[in-house]
Order: sequence, then C-alpha cells, then structure tokens
Amino acid sequence: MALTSLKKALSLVKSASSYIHTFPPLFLNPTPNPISNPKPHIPILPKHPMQLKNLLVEKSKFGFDKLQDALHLFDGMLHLDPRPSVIDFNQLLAGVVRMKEYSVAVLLFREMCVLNVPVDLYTISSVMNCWCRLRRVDYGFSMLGGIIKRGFVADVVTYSCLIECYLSELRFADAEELFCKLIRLREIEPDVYTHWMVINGLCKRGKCNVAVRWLRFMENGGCEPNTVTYSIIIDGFCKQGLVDNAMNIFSEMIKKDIRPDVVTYSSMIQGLCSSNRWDDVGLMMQEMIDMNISPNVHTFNILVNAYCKAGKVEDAKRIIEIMNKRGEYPNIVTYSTLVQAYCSQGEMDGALAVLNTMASKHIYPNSYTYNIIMDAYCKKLRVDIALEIFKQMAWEGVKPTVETYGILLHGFCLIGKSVEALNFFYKMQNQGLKPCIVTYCILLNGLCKNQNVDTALSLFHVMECNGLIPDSKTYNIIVRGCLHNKKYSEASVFMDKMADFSFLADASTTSLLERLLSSEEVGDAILHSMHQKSCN
DNA sequence: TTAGGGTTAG
Repeated sequence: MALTSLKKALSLVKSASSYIHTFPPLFLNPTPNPISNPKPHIPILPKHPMQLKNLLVEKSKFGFDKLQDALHLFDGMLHLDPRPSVIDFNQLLAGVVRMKEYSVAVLLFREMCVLNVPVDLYTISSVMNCWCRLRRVDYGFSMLGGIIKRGFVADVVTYSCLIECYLSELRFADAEELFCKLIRLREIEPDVYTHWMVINGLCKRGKCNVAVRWLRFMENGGCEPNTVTYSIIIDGFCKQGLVDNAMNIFSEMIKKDIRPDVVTYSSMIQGLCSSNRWDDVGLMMQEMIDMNISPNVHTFNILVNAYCKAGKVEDAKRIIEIMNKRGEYPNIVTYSTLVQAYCSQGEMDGALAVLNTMASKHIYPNSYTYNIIMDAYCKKLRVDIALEIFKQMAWEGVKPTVETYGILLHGFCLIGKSVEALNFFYKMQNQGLKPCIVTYCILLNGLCKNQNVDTALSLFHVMECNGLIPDSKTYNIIVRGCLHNKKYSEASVFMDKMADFSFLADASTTSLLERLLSSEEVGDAILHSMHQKSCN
C-alpha cells in the first residue's frame, strides 16, 4: 500500500532527521490530545469525480484540516481507475503546502515519481518552493535539472521560486543577478508578484533601502507599485526603527495618489509608538479617521500594547472599552497583552481577572497566554503553580511549545532543581520538540549556577553534536560557569574559541574576571591572560 | 482549470 510505505518513510525520516543534517526535519503534528479530539475524523474518498474535484479545489485553497486527510486522499487517488489528472494531484500537493507541511509535500512528490504519477511544471515549482521553505536551497536548485530533463521550460513562477530561495539565504546579490540575467536574456517577464516577492523578502530581512531601490527598478520597468507594495516597505522601515524613512515613503505614496489603507496606517502607528512619538501617533490616528479609514483590531491592539509597555494599564483598558463600543471586539492578542502587563508588574490577581473576563467572552488562552503566566509564576519562584498551569494546558488540549519548556526549565533552575530541569529537557524531546539555542542557554546557565558545571560542559558538547552553533551569549554563560567553579583552563579554552568567532566577553564576564583577579591571593596566570585578551 | 505572492497586533 502506498500509504503504508509513505507512513513508514515519514517515520523513518522523522527519526533520522535528528541525526542526518542533510535531510530537512519533518514537522508532523504530535499525537492529538484525546480530550480535545475524542473522535478521529476519517475522510472518505468522494465517489464521483466532480466531488473529488470540488474537494481538491477547496483544499488547495484553504489547506487540509489534518495531514492524515491529505494522506488518505492521496492513497485513494492512487488506486482510482482511471487515475486522476496531474492537476488533481497538484491541487492535493497545494493543500499540503498550504498547511506548511513542506517535508510531507516533498515526500508525496517522491512517491508520485516512484509510482509514475505524471508531474508537470506546476508540480516541480511547488516542490521547489517547499525546498526553499525548508531552507534547502541546494535541493531547490537541483530541481531545475529535473525540469530540463522532462522537457519543460521554466517560467516566471519557477524563477520567482529560485529568487526567493536566494533571498531566504540572504544572498541578495545572487537574487539580483539572477533577476537581471533573466530579464537580459528575455527568459522571463517579471510580473507584479515577482516584484512583491523580492520587495517583501528584502524588507523582512532588514534590507529596506535595497527594497526602495528595487521599487524604483520596478517603476522603471513599467510595473506600478500599489498600496501593498508601499505598505510592505513602510512596515519594514518601522520594524527597523527608521520611522522617518517610513514617513518619507508614506508621503511619497500620498503624493502619487496611492491611497494608504488600514494596514499602512497600522504599521505607521506601530512605528511611531515604538519610537515614543506620541503626538505623531495622535496625528496619524486623526488623519486615518479623516480619511474615512476605520482602525481595526490590529490598530487597537498596537495602542493597547503601547499603553501596556508604558505601564499605563488603565489607559489600555480604556482603549478596550472603545474597541467594544466600536464593534472591533478584543481578541486573544488584546487580552494576552493585558495579561502580560499585569504579570510584568507582578499583579497575578489582575492577570487572573483578565483570564476570567476572557472565559466569559469564550476567548480561550493559547500557548502564548499560558507561557506569560507560567513565566510570571516561575519568576516569583512559584514553579509549583507554573506546573499546575502546565497540567491545565494539557487538559485544555493546548500544546506546549519550545518556549513553554524553556520557561519551566528556567523556573527549575531558579529554585536550584537542575535534575528536574534536565528531566523536563528530555521530556520535551520525547514529545518531538527540538530544543533551540535559547533552551540550551537556559539550562547551561542553570547548571553552572547550581554547581553542575561538569554536566553543563557535557551538555555544551551535546548541543554542538546536534548541530546548534553556540552564539556569544552561550559562550559567555559557559565561560562564567567555568570561572565560578574555578575551572580556569576550560574557561580559557572557551574564551579562545569565542575569539575565533569574533565574539567578545560581555560586561558580566569581564567584571567576574576582574573580581576573581582581585580576590585571588597569588593572582592566577590564566586569569591574567584571559583578562588581557578580554581587554583587547 | 493546478505552481510562486499579498503587507499590520501579543
């Protein structure tokens, strides 16, 4: 059975992915919680071809509800006689891609090739995009060979995918070169989507000035930017903290008679709030209303967040009242922001009151909300309460994230329970969650502070073996841990490694070194050498 | 009647 072999392949790749770095990891959903999913939904292959077509059209647009549905359908389609068309299979693939299950889409494609299911340029472009999303640009490019071998001619979509591949690897010059080469050779005529893709890619990666140059290039090529194009650039500048640049682009679009919309204004308001330009925030809100553009829940949430960050929770609540009056009802983001504000002030009663309000409005906390509350309790050293909340989360069917475990690990370390922290660290991996560099930093720091420096050193090694590259923070943690535990030679080796990567000792590491130097009776030669290196 | 893209909030 194709489905059985596919499932086997999926499980193989899933277990192998932690060891083999050349294959992208799978992101399969863990076993569903029996409480939240009492009856597994078993999809049935539609009997009539038209029903199948309608189902595929729907799924290609909105994605499948469950991965299993897509796999069952795929299996069923393989056994139909006559076999559905390449368009049908492409739509199924599109549905899987829409679920962001890129690894699965790639495996389905491989299965199609093995079983001689016809594929076309659409199929290959789609898979190319998946490789790009999986950050395997090399595989993405290798598919170009498959296109030629099959006698297809790569089109604007294929090349747009390749340009996106370059952008995802921050290879801006390569992206530009490929783009220009294609135009020069008249291989493709870039469309408005290609330009959007490039401009969005550049802005999301903090290259707004390059994006503006691309905007000019787009205009010169006769492709007129619209509100979305301008909004992407404005948001990019605001996120970089360059509000004046954003304002210039905003003025330019008005001069060109391109009307800003609620997204453009929301981005501008966000940028102005982050820069504490409150007068301008007021002016921008007024202008927006004068232009007959109604602020939406995003816009209000930006204001709620700004007030909360400024410690003005009462003003934030006033905004929520306005939202209710205007029919822009507060959502999970609004309430989580408020919960965060109470938690950051240590007012757990206030936070719990917000949760009650949410429940009365049938808005239920998600992992983000739970994480905020658990973090606050951990910081108050009430890890016991945080653990109760963790249990509650499971009961409600809310999946813990890497951040959830990080918060609990931090909590355990704060109360000196490194063994429990390590147990939770293994538990998260058993649940299919891959620790990130932050997780390791939390644990390394905790172990070092709880006199478990030897375990920390082993863990550092495990981290490197798992392909995680330590950053400046990680090195500083381990150096300080070694110093605290009088492992000066080890500290020195890590300090040299840091220097190889051009990382500097931070203020805490330097001051610890100085403290140790002044307190050592004889003065340690290694410490002297380390201190000198840290000053260079 | 299939593939790439569509921007804003915790």
